[in-house]
Amino acid sequence: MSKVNNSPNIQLNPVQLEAVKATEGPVLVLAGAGSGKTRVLTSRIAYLVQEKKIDPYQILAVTFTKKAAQEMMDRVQKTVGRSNGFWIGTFHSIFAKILRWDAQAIGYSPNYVIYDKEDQERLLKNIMEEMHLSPKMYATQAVSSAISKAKNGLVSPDAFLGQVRNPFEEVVAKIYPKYEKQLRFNQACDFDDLITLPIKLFTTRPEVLKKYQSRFQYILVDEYQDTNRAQYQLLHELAKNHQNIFVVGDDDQSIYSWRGADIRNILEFEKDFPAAQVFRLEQNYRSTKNILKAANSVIENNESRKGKTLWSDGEDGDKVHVLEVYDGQEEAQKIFEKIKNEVFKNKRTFRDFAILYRTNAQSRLLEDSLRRSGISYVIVGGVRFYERKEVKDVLAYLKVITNPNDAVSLQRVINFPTRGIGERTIEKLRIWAHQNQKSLFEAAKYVNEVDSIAPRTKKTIQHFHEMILKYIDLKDKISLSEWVYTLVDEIGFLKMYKEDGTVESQNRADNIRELLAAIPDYCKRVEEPTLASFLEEVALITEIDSWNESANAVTLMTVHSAKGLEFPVVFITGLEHGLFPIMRSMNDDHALEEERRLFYVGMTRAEKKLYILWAKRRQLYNEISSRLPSPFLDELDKKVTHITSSYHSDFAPKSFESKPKTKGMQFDSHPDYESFSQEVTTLEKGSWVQHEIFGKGEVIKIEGRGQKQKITVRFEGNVVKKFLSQYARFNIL
DNA sequence: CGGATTTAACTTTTT
DNA sequence: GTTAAATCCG
Repeated sequence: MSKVNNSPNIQLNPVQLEAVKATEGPVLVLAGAGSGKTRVLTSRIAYLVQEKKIDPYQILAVTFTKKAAQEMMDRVQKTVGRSNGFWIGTFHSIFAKILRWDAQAIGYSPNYVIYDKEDQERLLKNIMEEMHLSPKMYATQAVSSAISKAKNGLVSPDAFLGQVRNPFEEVVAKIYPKYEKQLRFNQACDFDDLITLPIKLFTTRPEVLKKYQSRFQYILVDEYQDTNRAQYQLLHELAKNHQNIFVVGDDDQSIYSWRGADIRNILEFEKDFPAAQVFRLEQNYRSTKNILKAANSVIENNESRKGKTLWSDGEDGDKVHVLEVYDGQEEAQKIFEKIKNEVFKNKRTFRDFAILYRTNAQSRLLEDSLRRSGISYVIVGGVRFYERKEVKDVLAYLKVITNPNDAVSLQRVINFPTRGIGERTIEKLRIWAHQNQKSLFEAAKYVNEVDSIAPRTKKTIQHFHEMILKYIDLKDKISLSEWVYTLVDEIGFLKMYKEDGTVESQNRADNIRELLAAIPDYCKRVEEPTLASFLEEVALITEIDSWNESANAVTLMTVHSAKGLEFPVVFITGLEHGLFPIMRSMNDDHALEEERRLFYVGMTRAEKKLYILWAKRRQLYNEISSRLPSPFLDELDKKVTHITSSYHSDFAPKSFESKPKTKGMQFDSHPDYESFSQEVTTLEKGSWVQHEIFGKGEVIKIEGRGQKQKITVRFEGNVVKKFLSQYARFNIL
């Protein structure tokens, strides 16, 4: 073990040290999972500042998630003693800032807003409606991802038109230029624009490029395998003079090709930068030998990779456990049995465990079981806070006031809360705006000139317009948080939800309060708080950012979200044919290899113990199906795996719902289940049932039949519940 | 025409 | 379990 001078706290192995010290010229570090890549990145930053006396201001370090950026900041703070001045951040946040400063050169206001996926699709929908394209024939999602793919690949609307291959792309080719035009008109950027607009800025304004080229003398890139063509181009532009570009990545962990990540960027780095030095970090400090052997045995099956074998001089550890279970319920139950056992026997705490799955839809079942078992847990993902409807409603007001050109947000709020401005009216306004080359907001101002709108509606629209104007005016006169409070109060968001009184409304009101609380926090944290930059920050929050690792709880998340993290004990669930690998990847070699990399990423998160589970049957998307094991399971090195089948041809599932001797279990979750099929009794209106949670109740309504049958039951205390009968858990009395 | 209520459809991964 | 579309009602 060697040491970096002046950084006695940081221990590095010889290869790591070489990589740290190779400060001049292009460098590619192929860093296997758990090989200390963050350590190398931060040590290098420390080395640049302390040894090479580089001004932090000249160092640019980009990551993909805010969390990764935050971690890098923290570590730099610890080793260098300061973290201010550095340019450490995500691709999107760094270039969003640059755009805010300099995008006026390409016709963008510093108050531009960022559209998320929902806003984007709403805009597309508007455009497609105007073109009389049925959303049924052309899914906005498909159009959106086609356009995104084009933008990430730096294919302009014109170029796209030239390379159309099928009727669908022909339609996209017509929508794409209009979409771009509308974005500009609304002074809005989608996520892809945050990368492609800086490129446009740099090519049209060489003096701006020059400014940033000379500022960023040393460029470091984390997770390089995830960069797309546009990001590559951007880095290339910035680094082309000094070529001091240092990229760290692992081709075996490339799992974002569907988002445009181009694996060629890492595979061909040496071609793009002929002077490149390449370092391989293959010593793993994270996992046991057995876990590494198992992971290696899987990833070896991939064709397109640079080839790398992780090794460790640590202990062998336990074998990798493969658990075959009966169904999803039992999968969950096995997991918490293991957790309880580990906590008891090996003195682990809840935060030592992660449960990973391929799709978010799998989380609900796991969550239910964990809740019942009393194990505290946190879920990363699902509906993000800032994507909740009520939060987005408030944000939409803020967006309109920051940037009245934003027609998408305007449409969202013009009739929320309901003011009597309906779809038809908005349509008329839109047509007028289009004909007169005005924004929708201006159309609201000149509403009197739109003949077909009723006088009363005109008045409401004027009121709305004046209110927005009032807040635009007020914005610079009082503090940001005071201003937002006033706005939320006047619109009556909280009152509206309070009157409703349901639990759901309660939650919505709480979420709005949470949003309100976030604003003073933001103002304290940032030197120059502005509404536009607050909105920017909000738009760029990622799934994993909200994960609080200090909480003592089991973490549930997708395998994608888990990249870059590590846990003593990891469970990977649902290793089934068609689920992991996911169905649509099975006929595509490249997609299948990506699924395999994803599995590899999941496996290499584990430090001490790795459990892999699959269920013989599982309910997915409202239907129960028999399942086969994932082909990846066959690839596991048999010498380091241990397979347990938790049931042995007996038909009773061991999960807690089963009550094999109970009479009349018509509504068992496995209707075709042999042992019950002869005991089915009929259920009709007026029947009495006993539910395992709600107790005794009377059936008051039956709708539909078969798997889609729904029944409504009134329980004691006048509690009325509706069930899908195939999932309901009760006995007929 | 607009608002409210009911019905239907949908889920791969996400900056 | 959530949200968008369809239907109904005033």
